[in-house]
Amino acid sequence: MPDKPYHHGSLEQALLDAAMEGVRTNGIGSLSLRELARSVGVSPSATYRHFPSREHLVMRVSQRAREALARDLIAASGRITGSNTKRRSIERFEAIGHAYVQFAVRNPALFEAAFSRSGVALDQPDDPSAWSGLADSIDQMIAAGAIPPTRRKDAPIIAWSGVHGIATIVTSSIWPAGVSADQQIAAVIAGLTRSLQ
Amino acid sequence: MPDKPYHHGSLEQALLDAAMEGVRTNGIGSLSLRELARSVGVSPSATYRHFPSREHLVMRVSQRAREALARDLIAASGRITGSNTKRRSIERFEAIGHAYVQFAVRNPALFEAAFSRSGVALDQPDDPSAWSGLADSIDQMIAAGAIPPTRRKDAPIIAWSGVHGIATIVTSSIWPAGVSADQQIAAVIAGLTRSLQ
DNA sequence: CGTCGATGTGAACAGCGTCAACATTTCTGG
DNA sequence: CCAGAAATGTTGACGCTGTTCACATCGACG
Repeated sequence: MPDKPYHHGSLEQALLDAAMEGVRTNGIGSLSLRELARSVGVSPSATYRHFPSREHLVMRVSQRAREALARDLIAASGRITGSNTKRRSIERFEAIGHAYVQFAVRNPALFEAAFSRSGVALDQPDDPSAWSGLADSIDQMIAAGAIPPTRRKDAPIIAWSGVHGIATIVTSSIWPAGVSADQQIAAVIAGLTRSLQ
Repeated sequence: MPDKPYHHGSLEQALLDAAMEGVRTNGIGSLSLRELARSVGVSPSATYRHFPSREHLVMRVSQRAREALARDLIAASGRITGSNTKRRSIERFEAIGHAYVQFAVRNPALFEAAFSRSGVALDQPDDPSAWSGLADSIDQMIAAGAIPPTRRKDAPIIAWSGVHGIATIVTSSIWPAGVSADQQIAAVIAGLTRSLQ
């Protein structure tokens, strides 16, 4: 029965886990260091042994949210299997797009955190390999002849902008609550593949 | 010389003005009711005669930011004059898109505020007429034969998603600071008109 | 075994949003 | 015109927050 050892052992991860859950349910704005510390059974100032400030912790959560999003995209891409036909390459591209928007719809607060503006920079930048799934998907469309090779340069930012835009709009304050967005999402993604043709 | 009358006269507007300026320069997160009250020379609790809570004030600022954005779009649209040729209708459409992104780049904090998620609803909804400029522009493209009429239904959300996406991405935390985004912005907007063809 | 760095604690500070009780001004009906 | 009601502002307080500083405790290593 170790009744609360003086040292936690893995405070940093515990704080990040609790912060992820807090952001997911309460939003990024109402994330309190003290409440976080309380929830993992540690004094408020202990958090400062692992994060220089609240904002740094928030940025770590933001980074984690982006990683979670990237995992969803990779999973969606991997779900389309078989030889790389024209049709399948497009299906994969659109599956990635739908996964992107679905992540935002299912975890709006996490999605907002993932891209929120901030004044602090992270020590360690994002893993770029996580985002290569989109580029791969575009390459496969080109290889299968679904879109012309001339699109290679601009296709990533075009695709990303489209899905990011609809995702942000649908989860923002201006979207009337309770109104389904499925049709608009589908229209935007269909428009994207058309735009690359 | 009326040395500080007991009643301010137009506290609500003064607070909103100060809040707009505060958000513009310091971001939406660090907007303090007390500091606002101080800056207009009034006690902190006086703000509660005009706004039920800080969040309501923030939402009013958000609404104002959307209005400012809408004004920019209308101005950009009005800058393209002359008879409605194919070419001019496309120019107008793209001018609106560029104005949208430019607003975000020039006022990133205001743009973020305009669409930030929130738990409170406004008493008075947005003026929808302000947003009709985009719909008008699309109608003009159809009238001029620049795009087929079949696009009418989905074109607004497609266009909006595209510009909103690139605007959000370019002004978010993941965009490397100091890196110019002009090429990507242009590519996205060009892709949009292509997507509607 | 002793010491040193890493990690956690406790108390304190200023600032914050919010509220209740009270003061002052303006509006309005008899 | 004047009294009372409604609107608007102030004062003081509450609990909460992020952050810091001095101190305590632990694990590891010479």
